[in-house]
Amino acid sequence: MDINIKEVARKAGVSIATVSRVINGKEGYSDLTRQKVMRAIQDLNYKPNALARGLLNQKTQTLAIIFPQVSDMFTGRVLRGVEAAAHQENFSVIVCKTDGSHVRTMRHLELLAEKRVDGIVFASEILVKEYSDFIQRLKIPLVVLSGESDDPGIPCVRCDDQKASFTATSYLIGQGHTQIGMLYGGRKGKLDEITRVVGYHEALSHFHVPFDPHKVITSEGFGFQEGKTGAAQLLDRFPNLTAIFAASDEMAVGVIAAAYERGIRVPEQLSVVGYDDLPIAEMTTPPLTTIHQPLYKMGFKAASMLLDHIHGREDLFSSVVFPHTIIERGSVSRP
Amino acid sequence: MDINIKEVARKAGVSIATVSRVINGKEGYSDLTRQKVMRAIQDLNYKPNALARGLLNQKTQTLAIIFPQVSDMFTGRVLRGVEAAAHQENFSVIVCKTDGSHVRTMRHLELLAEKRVDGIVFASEILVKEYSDFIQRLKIPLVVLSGESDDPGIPCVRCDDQKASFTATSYLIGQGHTQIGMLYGGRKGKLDEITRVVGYHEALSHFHVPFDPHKVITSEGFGFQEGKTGAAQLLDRFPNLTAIFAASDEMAVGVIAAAYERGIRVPEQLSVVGYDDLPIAEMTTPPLTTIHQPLYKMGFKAASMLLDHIHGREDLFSSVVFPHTIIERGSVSRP
DNA sequence: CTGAAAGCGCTTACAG
DNA sequence: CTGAAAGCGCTTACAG
Repeated sequence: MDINIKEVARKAGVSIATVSRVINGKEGYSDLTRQKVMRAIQDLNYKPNALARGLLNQKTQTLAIIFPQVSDMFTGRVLRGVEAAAHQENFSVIVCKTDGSHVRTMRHLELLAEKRVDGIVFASEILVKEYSDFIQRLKIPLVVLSGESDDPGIPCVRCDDQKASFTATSYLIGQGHTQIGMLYGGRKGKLDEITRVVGYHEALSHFHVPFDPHKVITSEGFGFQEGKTGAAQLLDRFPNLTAIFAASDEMAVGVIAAAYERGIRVPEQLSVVGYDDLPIAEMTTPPLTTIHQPLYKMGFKAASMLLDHIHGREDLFSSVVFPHTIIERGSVSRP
Repeated sequence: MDINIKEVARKAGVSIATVSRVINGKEGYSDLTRQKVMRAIQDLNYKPNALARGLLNQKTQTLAIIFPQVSDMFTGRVLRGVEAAAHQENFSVIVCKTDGSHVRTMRHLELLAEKRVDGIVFASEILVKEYSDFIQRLKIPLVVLSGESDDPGIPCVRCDDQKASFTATSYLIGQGHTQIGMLYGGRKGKLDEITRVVGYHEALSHFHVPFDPHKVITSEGFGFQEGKTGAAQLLDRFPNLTAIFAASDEMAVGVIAAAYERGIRVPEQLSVVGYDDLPIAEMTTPPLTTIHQPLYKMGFKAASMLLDHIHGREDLFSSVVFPHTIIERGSVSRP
């Protein structure tokens, strides 16, 4: 990694300014010159130094994505979308995992600031004021993905959780269910502040099915274990339950496991609806009926918004809400 | 992002050299000076520019990981390990997805070269000569993870696939199985060139169980669908099969799904052993008995090797082989 | 304990 | 069509 533009210039018998012009496809040299330069670059295996270049034009061609310890599968999809959009324009993407820790988040932010990344996707964690203030003081473009933000002025890419929950619950009711439990796994709070629970509640009300807060169980995370434990509780408390709506696919898989352990057949005796439509949703037996969140597209969109802004193609302030759909597979039947 | 070391120096009433010393914790300034500088940094919200710094000392504090379109879960674990090791030393990690495409791989390599990353983890794809040549001409430290390399001189982190397959197959034989099928999903080739198949074969021979090449099915990928399709073929061809060893957990889940569709009960009528020990292995019904590959640790180790080399703590040439273990869960019973 | 100056590898007016 | 020179924001001998 030792040869630089000077050596290329010497070898080609031109000035470094000319080499630079050729590399960047600018105007102002003869065809012969171009050929000489190109050959020298080839011969020396020269790669322009992005650091030097970045220092000049204050651009790094780099995006960062920040996320907590989320489900691998969830993260994976979003990351793919971000990477795809970035790669299309020859941007690199730096990944930062925070484990939900404040300290780690700030440390990452500090590092990204020093590295002068061109944009940040903040994914599926709560964007507290300290973070957004930090980022905005640095004037780094920011998009929040699928998380909650304390600041409505920050552009955001997400699904309408409330509507999606409404859809899932209504679907179950449409199949004839009235004894429907719900499992949720995010930050604790009053039930009427959790959008997914609100959507569930609304659907029940809309169809005149009584709402029982005890049929909603919230736990720390969205994982398999939480789903399994939650379902066990629900099933013990309400033996006549015929359906459970889980707020993530992993939780839904946990429900299936809990049912299996109790000898309860899915879907004959218990219907299950998940949320996310991750790869596992197709792998369970029976395959999972679930709410599809277009995670790849959302990641792609978030990165595109950043890129559009960086290249001055578009301003960055509007949020975008992606439509959800319900994917019918095999985990729901009539009660 | 407009304030630089000069402004800090002016504000603190010192030279930029002194500011630099304070920032980098070098010697040579009074306590009073230090305080003045620190205050100026605070007040101005100054963040040193890593590009300028990198340009000087030829270091970017950045690692890259390159992988193809692999299973999300597989990738996720490795990535976590790499990220954890990197973050510990304040390194960032750039992710590059190649989709297994040669063009994309070269484009990524080109970008990484220009960005002057300090090291590269090449994960779970075949490192063809063109790639390794490219990287070595650039003198970027390289570690191959869990992939095959055409060049034995390149440091590598992996599991002993052959032994692991031997373990899995022996385990099944130990449980009393003799009719054992195998599913594999990597690059095509003669059976005796695929290490996992060789391990399977060895175990059979070792216990005097006849080997039938028709009981081994290889397909393009390691995914759920390939497992399901492969298992269907196997089950149709050999109705008296009592066990299947799948070369990935996703394939094993596919086996369970295929069995379920045919009304074959797992493990009562068919035992299944997987490979990887991904999160899904715990989520299936029944939970999957599988070979545990310490993917997180492997990712961590690969990054650590790079870091040790970068910091001159250790040379980079030895490969490391991680031990595998078999995790007994519920998908195997006696025939 | 501190500062002036060179230099890392580029790009970009400016002058010709 | 081409080159000399300034400058991006730092670090690091060197001199005091």
